[in-house]
Amino acid sequence: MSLYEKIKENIYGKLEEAVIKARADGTLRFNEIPAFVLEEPRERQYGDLASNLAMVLTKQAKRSPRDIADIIISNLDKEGTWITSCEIAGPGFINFRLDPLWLTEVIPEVVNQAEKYGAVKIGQGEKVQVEFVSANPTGLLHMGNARGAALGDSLAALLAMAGYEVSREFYINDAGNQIYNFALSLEARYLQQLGQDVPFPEAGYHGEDLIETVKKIIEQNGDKYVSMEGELRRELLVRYALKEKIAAIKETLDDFGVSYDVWFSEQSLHDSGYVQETIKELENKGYIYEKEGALWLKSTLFGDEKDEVIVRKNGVPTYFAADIAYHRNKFARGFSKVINIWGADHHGHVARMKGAVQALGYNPDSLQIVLMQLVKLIQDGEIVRMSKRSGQYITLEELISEVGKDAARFFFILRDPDSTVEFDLDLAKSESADNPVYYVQYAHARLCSIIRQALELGYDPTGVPGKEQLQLLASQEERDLLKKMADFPGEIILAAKLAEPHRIARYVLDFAALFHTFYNSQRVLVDDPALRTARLALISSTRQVFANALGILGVTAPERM
RNA sequence: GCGCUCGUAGCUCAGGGGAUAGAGUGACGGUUUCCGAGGCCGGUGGUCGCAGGUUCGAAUCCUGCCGGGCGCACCA
Repeated sequence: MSLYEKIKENIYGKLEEAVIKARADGTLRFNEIPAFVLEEPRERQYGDLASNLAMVLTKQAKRSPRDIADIIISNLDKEGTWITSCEIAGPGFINFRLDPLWLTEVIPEVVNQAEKYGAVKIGQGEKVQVEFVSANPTGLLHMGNARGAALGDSLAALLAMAGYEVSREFYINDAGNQIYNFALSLEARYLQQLGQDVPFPEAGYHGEDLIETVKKIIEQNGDKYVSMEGELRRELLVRYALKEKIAAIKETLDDFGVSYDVWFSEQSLHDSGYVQETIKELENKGYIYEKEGALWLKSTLFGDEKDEVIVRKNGVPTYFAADIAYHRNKFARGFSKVINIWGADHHGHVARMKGAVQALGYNPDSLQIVLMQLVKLIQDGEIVRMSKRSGQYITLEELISEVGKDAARFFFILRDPDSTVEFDLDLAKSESADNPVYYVQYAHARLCSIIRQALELGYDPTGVPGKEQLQLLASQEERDLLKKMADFPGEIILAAKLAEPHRIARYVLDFAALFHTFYNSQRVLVDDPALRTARLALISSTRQVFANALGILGVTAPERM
């Protein structure tokens, strides 16, 4: 538990003790302590911490909140709490002021824990899987995939920081109709390249990249597939193309700073009989029935709007069947929590997927689906129209070479997934403080610059100063910075609990603002050795927290810019 | 039509049932010989889509309506 958590927890406990004590001597009546909060008030004038305990007790105690607050305060044991004063304010809040010296204790904590500072244990080693991107291997990654990649990867990093054992997984949709169409398209392109006048399939993949793939095949294997029987030809072509496409996706994600623990093939579920086995299990449980020649899952039993087809009339299992098998497999592998990141265009599938998990006998809440809205690209102040049909869309590769991985990742993570974002390409590219990613990276570079100068002047920026020296960090700017640093572990806990990495991006922005404010008001490399030592420790710690937070976001913390 | 989701400052967005709803940006005014000017400080800017309800207290929870996005295949 972090320093700040401990302080809050301690005071929270003392508040509970205070009301129990008051009840014991008859000054306060209540049955049980209702849920109450102890939190930082928005306004600094209300002190460091505030509690609504008196207000939530009004109903049971049948007294005015201010009276109750008065009783609580007179029964409060402030020993060892850092509390210097309590006052009743507004409708009945109890506001506490803390001895600001507690803040300086955060510095030794950061220095000692270094890159582990912020790591918390709420996950307790629980196995969590995050599945994200899982783009069709028939083409290139687009902006939606980019958002999913940034979000999924930092969510995974966040959960790891919170003490979960995290596995990142990419589900390869290498089976089904789309692959069949992919094969037909490849076949057509292949024959066309070799001079045959064959029509292009209606539902085919029109991307230029397909022609490139086919050219490579011809380069390596010539026209040997022409004379083959169609099915075999398509299989060989598709096998080659899939390998190439998946390798390309892997490489692009790698450039984006994303790497997976597992690449899971949908086809493997069919090949191993796992899909059939899963259908059988559902059948045994009585959740399957036949209608119009197809097999249906009674998904309405579990909150779906309508039952779903699981095996088509032609005997081929649907995508949904494979997906159920896949999720069964996830839980069979021992993940107690499974998180999927999906585009909002799939939100209609959430209920049925959760229903399927329940039908399999697992708690549907152990599957969490994070939906993310679409990305609108803005260039020159206008929306860039994107459509796959016209072939006019920006790929992740292009995005990385345009604005860089750091800016792209930061922009995506900054927003709540559930809001449509406007991605301003010009802003993301700009190298100014208007650009949030530069603003935070610049802070880190500036910190490194000060540390470099300190070293050149022969000062040691790594030491942990003693209490007397740390007490010199008493300005408002220093305290604000220390406070934010002390908040970091708590931010990790909250963000991890809510599965919201954008909170960390917000945190980094706020932290950068506080650092720049400090920097502009006070010098670090001053003549007074005690103050200088204390401030060097402050900025070393600040740098460390930046590095740790940016690490979760997958954004580099540069030493120079 | 049914379902999901979003609606907060001119713009882009934060906001864990709490006190006077915040940040960035734009526009305006001021300031800057200084560890990185790739600045800094300041005031301005709001019927939190609308109407009810729950609550001591609602941007937040519930219901209805309006508006945007998305979904409603034996596609994935």
